[in-house]
Amino acid sequence: MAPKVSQQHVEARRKQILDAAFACFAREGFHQTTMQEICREAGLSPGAVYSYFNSKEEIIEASCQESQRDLPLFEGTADKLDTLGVFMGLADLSFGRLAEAEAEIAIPVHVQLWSEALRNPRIKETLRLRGENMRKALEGLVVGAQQRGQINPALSAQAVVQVMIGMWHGLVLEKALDQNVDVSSYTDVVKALIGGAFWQTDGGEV
Amino acid sequence: MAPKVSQQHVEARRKQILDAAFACFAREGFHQTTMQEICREAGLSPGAVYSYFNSKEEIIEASCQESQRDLPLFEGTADKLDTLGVFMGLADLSFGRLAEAEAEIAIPVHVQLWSEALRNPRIKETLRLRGENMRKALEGLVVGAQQRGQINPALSAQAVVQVMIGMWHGLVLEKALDQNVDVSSYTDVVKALIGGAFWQTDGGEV
Amino acid sequence: MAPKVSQQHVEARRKQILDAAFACFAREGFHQTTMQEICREAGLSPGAVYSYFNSKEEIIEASCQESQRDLPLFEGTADKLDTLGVFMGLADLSFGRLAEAEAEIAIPVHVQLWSEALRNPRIKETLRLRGENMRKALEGLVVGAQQRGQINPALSAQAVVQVMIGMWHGLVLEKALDQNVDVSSYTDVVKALIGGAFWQTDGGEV
Amino acid sequence: MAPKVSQQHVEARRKQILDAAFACFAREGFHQTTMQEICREAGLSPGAVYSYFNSKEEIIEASCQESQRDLPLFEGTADKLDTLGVFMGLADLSFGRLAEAEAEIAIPVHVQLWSEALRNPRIKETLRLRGENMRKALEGLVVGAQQRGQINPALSAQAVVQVMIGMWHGLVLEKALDQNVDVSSYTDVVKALIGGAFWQTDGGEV
DNA sequence: GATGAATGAGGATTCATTCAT
DNA sequence: AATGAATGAATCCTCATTCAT
Repeated sequence: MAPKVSQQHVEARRKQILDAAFACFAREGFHQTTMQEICREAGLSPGAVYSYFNSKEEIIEASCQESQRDLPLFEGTADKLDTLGVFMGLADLSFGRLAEAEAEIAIPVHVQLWSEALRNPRIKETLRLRGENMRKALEGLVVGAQQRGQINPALSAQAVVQVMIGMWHGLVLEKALDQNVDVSSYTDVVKALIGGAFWQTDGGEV
Repeated sequence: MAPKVSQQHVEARRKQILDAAFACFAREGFHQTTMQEICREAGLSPGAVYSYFNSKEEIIEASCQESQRDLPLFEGTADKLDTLGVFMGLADLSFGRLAEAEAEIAIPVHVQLWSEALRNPRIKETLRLRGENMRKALEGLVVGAQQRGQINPALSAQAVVQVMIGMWHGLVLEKALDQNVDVSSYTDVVKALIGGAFWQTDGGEV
Repeated sequence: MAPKVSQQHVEARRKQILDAAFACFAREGFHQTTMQEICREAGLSPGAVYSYFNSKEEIIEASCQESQRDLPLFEGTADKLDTLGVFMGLADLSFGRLAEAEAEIAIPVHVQLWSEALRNPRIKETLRLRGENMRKALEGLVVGAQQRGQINPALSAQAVVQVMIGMWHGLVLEKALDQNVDVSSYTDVVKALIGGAFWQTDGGEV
Repeated sequence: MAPKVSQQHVEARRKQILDAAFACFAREGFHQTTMQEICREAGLSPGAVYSYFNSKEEIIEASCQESQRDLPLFEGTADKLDTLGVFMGLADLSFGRLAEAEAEIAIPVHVQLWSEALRNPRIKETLRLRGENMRKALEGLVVGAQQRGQINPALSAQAVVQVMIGMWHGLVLEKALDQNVDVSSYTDVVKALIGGAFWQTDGGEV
């Protein structure tokens, strides 16, 4: 099948360009990065790049969708009874990601996408969609836990999820601004908060 | 004294320019905003603007320091014994800020500064300094609480503070991307987490 | 009046740019002329040029309107009884124009505008409007002459005017392609045709 | 014989390309038409097109020669005695052409060639040659008529021909800019002018 | 012969910054 | 001190042309 080869080729080239763009974006930022730089990094001419993407804007938008492949791990966990255990696992897993090597590029790009989303509705939407699955899955967990009387039912499940994601974004940001942030300590605190071991139950006058 | 008047004049003009820049930045973003737009918004000529700031970069940097006047409120709280109460008050206060009208401009600018900080060491430093006082004050509170056995001493005080600020930043971001975020529900969850009322103590098999 | 000065300045600059553009267009054609060349010819920087015209396209369009100041001479001639005399005068006058020095630039630009008009509705419209006055005035003359029985009333007045303008355009074109065209001989023939002295009335077996 | 077949093949391909180019040129103009568009229209790859023409310029030039097959009709007419009748016939014939369907493509291309000729000596020459035969034939007719005392001998035969061609070009242009031009009315006027029936011989005070 | 991906010089346009008035 | 016209380097993008397959 002729188109198959072409299709693969197109995908390969697009990936090649996006990888190059990612590297540049992480290094220089979207707006400081010139197309020439992306071309150089990708080892392609401007003409070649422009036959796979119609504009720099489109490359930025594609960069946004790139980090899509996140957490299909939530599948089927909503009915788990050991909610706390699930949360702990998730915390370890997702926060652990930030310590991985590839995160060094993904994180700064991610932070910049927040800025872009403020002006570019397409990016905002992509970002929203990206989080939607995770949000939905978490909300299922929370609601289940509330029904089982595990989590305080007075709290808005949506807000609970927002806070969780907030803690995640907070760490992403802190890691972006300071590579040396101690992810595992941060994770410990998050787990302690969630698990209720933050305050000493037998402690002082709390 | 001539210089005195001039000094006031200079300050007034700088504020005029920064206010205009803020408005533009919030509306369009740093990089979409042209100097012409800032000039128009400020009602000044480019020449005039450039006699108060040496570059657009400098205006962005100054925008960063602008939001400085944050939290002198922590002063003298470090020794308070009712740590939990202090935290709760802080949460109400700082999160409440985000619901205020002026936040509508400050929030998007803030989010953009995160991006800028990735490339501009001066902004990164300013941002760091900005948080430093708060961080120090909070750390004092946490350490004190740990010494009094209120907060789990196994946790890194620094990490505890990071998580707290993380939750704050997470909300800032969420508010930036979605004006309709329910700040008070979010605050409730944060307070519940901190206060230990997140998980039902008498609840299920947690 | 401050704006007055500015207004004059703007007009002067626009003329300066249009003159430069004209020269370039006549020499190189619209599409072979680069903005850089126009800038060089005008002695201005690209930025300056772009503060008076929004695009190259706009300069081309303005070039089209430039040659507007054509023949207000028709005013009040429509009622003249000596129609033939009027036509002869017009022929001398308008064809004579083509022999003038400034026509050397105007003619090639004009020919190119015909091509542009095929793709650019704005130029087509401007070109149409440009001819409208002349056409109207001529049509008045023709109709008057037909009513007086001077011109064959079986002919479409509109078509008569079209043929007249056609002869004019034909000469413009021929002059564009060959500077050495003998305008006055051409004029003689046109006058002979119009005046009926083309065919020998006493001649052969015509 | 291989070369023979090849020869035919080459001609077929060239025609295929020129037809495609014509269609594009008529639709978009020389400079708005990209080679890609010509390739698409021709159903060929760029590489294929470039093996039949060395450049876009060459295709434009070839387009110019394409409309060559014009007026072999003049052959042997120069000695005809009924000059007026011949002219009338020519007018009907040539102007009639403009009403034909294929003229819809040929006319706009023709008008554009006038512009191209201003810059491209090869096109100018081709255009000149194209008209040369016709001019020569017409000039023969005119000179003959002058010798027989049919046409005013005081007129330059060359100029007479120029005016005739001018009227033709004028109509071509008018048709290019306005499809709805009434060709037959125009033709009537031209014939009336030539035939002397323009001005009423018994009319007013002319 | 044909393909079409790749090339890369070149062009239109922008915008931070300057400086004569 | 203020103006705002002018600057011009830098940027995004196009498209005629080539060449490995």
